[in-house]
Amino acid sequence: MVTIESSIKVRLVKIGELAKLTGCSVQSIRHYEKEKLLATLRRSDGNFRLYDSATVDQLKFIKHCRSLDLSLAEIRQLIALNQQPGMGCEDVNRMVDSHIEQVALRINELQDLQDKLMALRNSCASQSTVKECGILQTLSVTQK
Amino acid sequence: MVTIESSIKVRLVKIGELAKLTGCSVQSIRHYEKEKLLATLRRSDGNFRLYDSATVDQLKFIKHCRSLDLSLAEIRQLIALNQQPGMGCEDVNRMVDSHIEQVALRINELQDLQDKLMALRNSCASQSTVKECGILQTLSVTQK
DNA sequence: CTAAACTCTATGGTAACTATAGAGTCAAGC
DNA sequence: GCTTGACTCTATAGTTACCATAGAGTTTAG
Ligand SMILES: [Zn+2]
Ligand SMILES: [Zn+2]
Ligand SMILES: [Zn+2]
Ligand SMILES: [Zn+2]
Repeated sequence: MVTIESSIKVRLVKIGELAKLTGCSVQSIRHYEKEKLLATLRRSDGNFRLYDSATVDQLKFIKHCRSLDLSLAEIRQLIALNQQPGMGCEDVNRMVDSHIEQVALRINELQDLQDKLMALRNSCASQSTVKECGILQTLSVTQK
Repeated sequence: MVTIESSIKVRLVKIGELAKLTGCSVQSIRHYEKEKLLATLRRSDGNFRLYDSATVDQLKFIKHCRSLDLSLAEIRQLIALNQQPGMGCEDVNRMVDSHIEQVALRINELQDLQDKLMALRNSCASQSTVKECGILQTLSVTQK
């Protein structure tokens, strides 16, 4: 923790404390900075990154978005949109809708995969040898 | 297509035809070779890779495994096992079981994610401004 | 004989980080 | 003042299974 002189005293934290406050790793934070999702406003004399409480909130926002599997590019867009308070939010809705669709597609793909894997698993009589293993035989046959 | 003299005549194909025969890309094939999943038995005088029909089958096996989302490392294991015909196939079963489990886990994760995304989507009254967008507000609030 | 089509190796890129290495900074205790 | 440990810095390599490209050489059909 560092306090600096200015018209108002501000509590600044170093990257390790920011990581603890948000549950992000130190490397992620530096990564987000490189990707322009998070700015480092200030550096200490020894070149350490210093953050204020607004940055803590921004990073929590990013983390929340990541927990929903939004990409860094999408989060960057949301941040930019957030800075245009007067605009309509259709782009936000579209992004979420498209995300929901992607996830639904992926779930279907995985469900198909699951069915195939179960069928494959059933092709082996449990106590078998490699030579007679139904799984390996099935895998050797060209599908469809 | 190339035919060579030997005790038996063998039909050999170059990488482009192997790709067509199996539906794999040329780069994938070279990648599998680098990863030791597929050997190139022969080269032409001009250093082109030449493959026989056994290799076509091996590549089809690999492709079948990949369509089930087995990793290259796992496929490498299966190939090694295949060369021990007398051994029991428990390892094969274990691999498939563990795969099924992973996929089930991932499906559950995605289902949770889907629920969260739907809830998020519902927090926006469609014709809103960025400033009042329920989605952006929700994302700004620390979760849990 | 030449041009198109093919192949070769090597390299860089993808996504969102994690994990090092090697060097510098800072805080506390003696 | 000095040392020690904890922290931070930048830069780089690795993860996965490829795809894309560059620049060069090979093959084949006309
Ligand atoms: Zn998305
Ligand atoms: Zn079996
Ligand atoms: Zn697996
Ligand atoms: Zn909205």
